[in-house]
Amino acid sequence: MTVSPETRPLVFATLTDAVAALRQRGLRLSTPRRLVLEALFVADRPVSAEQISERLKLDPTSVYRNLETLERHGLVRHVHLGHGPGLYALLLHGEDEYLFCERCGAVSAVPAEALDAVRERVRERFGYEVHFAHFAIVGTCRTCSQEHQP
Amino acid sequence: MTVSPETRPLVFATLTDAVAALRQRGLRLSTPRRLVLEALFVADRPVSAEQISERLKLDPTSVYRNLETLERHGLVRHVHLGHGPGLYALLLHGEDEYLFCERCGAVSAVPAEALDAVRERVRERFGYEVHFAHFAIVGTCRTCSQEHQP
DNA sequence: TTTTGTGCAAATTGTTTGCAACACG
DNA sequence: CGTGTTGCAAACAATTTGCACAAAA
Repeated sequence: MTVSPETRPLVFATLTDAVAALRQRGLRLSTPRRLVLEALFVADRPVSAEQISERLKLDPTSVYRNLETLERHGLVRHVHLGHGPGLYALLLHGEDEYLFCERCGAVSAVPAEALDAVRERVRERFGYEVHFAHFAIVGTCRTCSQEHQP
Repeated sequence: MTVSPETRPLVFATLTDAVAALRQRGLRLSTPRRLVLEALFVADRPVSAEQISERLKLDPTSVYRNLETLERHGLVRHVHLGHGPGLYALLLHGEDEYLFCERCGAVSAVPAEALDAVRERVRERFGYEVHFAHFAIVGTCRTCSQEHQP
């Protein structure tokens, strides 16, 4: 079942809240901004500004500025999975944290609470209140770890 | 008690091993390379290539290349504490991992084993074999956390 | 019709590459 | 002496800034 481009219910269904939030803060919903939001919405993993600007044929500047604005207003965040550009994701469903496999490139988003026990350990041991938000937790995923065990 | 610049026992005492390792691999100990090693040795926290090149009045290119070479040969590593340039440290006393306070900028180096329990938790829960080596563990240190509690 | 946001150009930061001259071993 | 290393220039990647014009509200 194909949906006409004018409708795109999936996208607009949940972006509505985001857009409302924008408007309340005096931000406008320009075409580029809407496109950026949609691109983030349909992405299944964090994406770079350049990926967005290429796919949408938008000026990178505009993409960067939009991402920055959206981030400043709490709708978007960025992470670093490894080297390379910052990667952006929507912040609609609560704050995820990322596990990144440096061998196969797998990215697992996990809800922040899933790492509470880990954070608790670090707090006990070192007194640090950890935020895994900005940097991914880097390592090798189960599959890749096993491949190199034998 | 001041030590004459020709002696510098502290620096050369432990760098000797590193230098020996270099020689065995056919690497030379040029003046810039020795200076870079010394700069890393006396640094009390990871430093950027630019900091090194400025302080030593060396060409940044040379510093970057030396750091890369030394890293490739296991004498040096780099970390990211937050945004900004990569930061380099000697790898003489085993692999430290870093806790970085994003509020006050404090950097705590802890021996990798100190985080074994944390790694264990992540392994259990997500199957990931974590390396905190490349990205620091970012958060707020005890002091800064308490300041914002009341 | 007033801001806010856009696109283009150019600057900035961090880092890498090419190459002729240099110097460690 | 010969190859690893240097310094300089230039390229490169990621991002930011300045500014006149366009377009949301």
